[in-house]
Amino acid sequence: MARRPGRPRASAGPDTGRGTAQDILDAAAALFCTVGYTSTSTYAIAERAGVRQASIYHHFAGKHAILLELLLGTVRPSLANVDALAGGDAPIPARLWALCHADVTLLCAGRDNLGALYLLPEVADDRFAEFRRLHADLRTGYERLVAGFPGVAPEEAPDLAALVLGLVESVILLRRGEPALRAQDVAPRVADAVQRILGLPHERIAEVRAQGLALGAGLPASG
Amino acid sequence: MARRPGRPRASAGPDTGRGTAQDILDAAAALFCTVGYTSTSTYAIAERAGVRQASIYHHFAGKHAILLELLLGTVRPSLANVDALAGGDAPIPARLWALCHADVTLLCAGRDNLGALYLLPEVADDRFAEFRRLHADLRTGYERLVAGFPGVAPEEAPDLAALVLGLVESVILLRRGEPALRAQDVAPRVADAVQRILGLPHERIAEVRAQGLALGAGLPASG
DNA sequence: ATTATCTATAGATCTATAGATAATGC
DNA sequence: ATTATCTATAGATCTATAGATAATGC
Repeated sequence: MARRPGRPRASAGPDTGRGTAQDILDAAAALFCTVGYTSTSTYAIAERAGVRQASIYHHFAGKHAILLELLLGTVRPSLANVDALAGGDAPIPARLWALCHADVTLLCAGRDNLGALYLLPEVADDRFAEFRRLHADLRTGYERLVAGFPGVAPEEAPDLAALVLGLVESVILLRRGEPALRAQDVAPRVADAVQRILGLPHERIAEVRAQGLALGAGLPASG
Repeated sequence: MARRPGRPRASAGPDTGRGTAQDILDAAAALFCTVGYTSTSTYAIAERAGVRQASIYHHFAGKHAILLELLLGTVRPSLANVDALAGGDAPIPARLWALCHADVTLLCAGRDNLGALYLLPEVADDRFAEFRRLHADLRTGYERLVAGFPGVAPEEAPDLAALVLGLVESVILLRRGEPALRAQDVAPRVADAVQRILGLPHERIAEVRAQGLALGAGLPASG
């Protein structure tokens, strides 16, 4: 394993082999999710990443660039699922079931509760506008499916879609209170609850769930 | 109107008549909800409250004491509703409907989105443990009602209660994205959705809603 | 005398930049 | 020569305290 150019790190610590930029992202993720953005100093990030504070600026334009990259990393996989489920001839309820299940699974995945980044008040800052745009696209994806749901009146669709997305994202707070939360437990439950909110009769839930699970197997994040 | 003792304020500004401590709480509420806790300086709070930065410390032990008081002020009215609905002989679905409706109404009330304080990562700090205890009591109140809901299996109750509370609290994010959100629009919708999640048949919703509204009229926050 | 405010500031941060240093690559 | 790191630090905060000041109350 040939070493890369550049002065060696001062602190020992085992090489993660993932590169310094990734080490910094990992360190910042853990801290931003638990302590918050402003409360996390660049010094703390660097210490956890195994480099000196100033070395961060060789890889990122500033603290904000780290948070932006983390935020984009959470919303992009969700949007890929929305796109994958936009086409096809599967019935709407099954597609919505699959989308909710996939998003909850994403929110439960990974070492850190990255969804919690979305709750940070600093995300309202202009520097994170790109993330907010993508998140609005995600909302639109949910609205389209809800509007096409059998029995949903067009004028009710936006409000119901907001409830649906709210239920999905409530998993973020659930996981904050229960770090060991498992996707396999909570994802089907949330996806089922969404169907009930939209008025799907009980006797049809099992059918939609089976279709949704089949659809989910073909999604980018699971393939 | 006899003035109170003490040196007059340096900045002009109209007297709110609510007292300086309340002025500070109001100013901090607006800033903590939008900008966050750590990002809000005591200087910014003081400026908005119409006093000098150091004057804050005459009324509060520190910045943390301001946030704690605001947090307690949000959870106490909710707990009062839980207590009021714990007794009585009304059916469980109606009581749960009333509780959800009342909590969503509280989350929509007031000039600031105070519920957003609950999302701040700093709330995990030891200094805010009392708030977290009270919030856990609120969760227990929901769990009791969900466990008694007809058709809910005992082993499912905790997970379902988590979904229910998640749906109610998702109103915080809803309001963040839509500041003009009105309780009269969203509260009945959320309360209805909770009933559907717990499996109440469609044809019985109107009945439960009527009972729930009647119960809600007797709650502390609305009386 | 008591109270509520003010001015001034110590001490502790924290971010980002400047410039040196120690590797690899040619 | 290029790259990635380091050390050192300027400049900008921000919190909380010390002590002065200007009211009311007795």
